Amino acid sequence: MKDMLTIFKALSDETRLRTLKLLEHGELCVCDIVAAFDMIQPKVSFHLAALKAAGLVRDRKEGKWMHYKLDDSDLFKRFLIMSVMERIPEETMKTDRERLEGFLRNKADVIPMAGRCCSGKGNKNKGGTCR
Amino acid sequence: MKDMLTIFKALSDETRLRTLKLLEHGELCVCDIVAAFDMIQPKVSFHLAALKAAGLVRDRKEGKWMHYKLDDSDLFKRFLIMSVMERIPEETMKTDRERLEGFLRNKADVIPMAGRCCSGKGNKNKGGTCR
DNA sequence: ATAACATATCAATATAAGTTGATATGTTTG
DNA sequence: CAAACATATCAACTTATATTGATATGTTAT
Repeated sequence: MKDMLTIFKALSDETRLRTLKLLEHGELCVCDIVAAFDMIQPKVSFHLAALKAAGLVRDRKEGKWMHYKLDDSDLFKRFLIMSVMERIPEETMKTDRERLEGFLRNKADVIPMAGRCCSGKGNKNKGGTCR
Repeated sequence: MKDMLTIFKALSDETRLRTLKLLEHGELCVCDIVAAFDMIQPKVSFHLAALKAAGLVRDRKEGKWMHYKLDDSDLFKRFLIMSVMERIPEETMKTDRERLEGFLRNKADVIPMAGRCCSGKGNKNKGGTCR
């Protein structure tokens, strides 16, 4: 019962539902989500922690980046995540996706070798110290 | 998205999950639930209102009684309710079921014609004014 | 009509969850 | 090793939700 409550609580916040939807096409690091939502980083980390506690996402550390992806490793979670994907129209995510694409493109510019790279809010790392 | 949030919020409270489980075998009136959970009535009404707002229960007025039953009228709700049923062990509900049975038996004693009848908390209507 | 009753609703309060700025931790780069 | 960085965590604060006692509304029984 406690597990179920944790899962439903995790799902009862709009930021977290949108985070799941944002992760639909693959894993992202915290800074990607920060950029996509134009939110401050502690807020994003807080919501990711809730999703992780519920077992709805998994994280993976790679250098200084923490990557998050969906975890639909059982039928219950799979159905829930599927429902969320289906019930949030891509339309709703338009601006988020655009900010994300812009951010990722800039990353790729600065480090053409495809690596993942981030900066704080506002995408100010045109200097390109980041690799 | 808003609908989904309302549903998940409704499901992210233990009292409400237990209420759904209590309704598994058929409809009950507010006073039944009050007796089963040994809770004060405004609290039960508050949680029922949340479940109703989410469309997870339907209500039916009959005289002074308000009856609530599960509403699994679409696939999404059906799966959610099924999951709740499956994931709350009957063991967890033992005391609640016993209090409910005791309360219903007493009702039937006072009014043998099976009707539904209630009293306030503590089941003090042995006088039998209720019908 | 009056009394007993079932339920809803309200205002007050208590508790929980979300948000923010500041700071700490560990990582990579130069 | 120092600087820049990504993320986590904390304490203070804000907002949302739950709980309670009191009361209102409508129903049935006498």
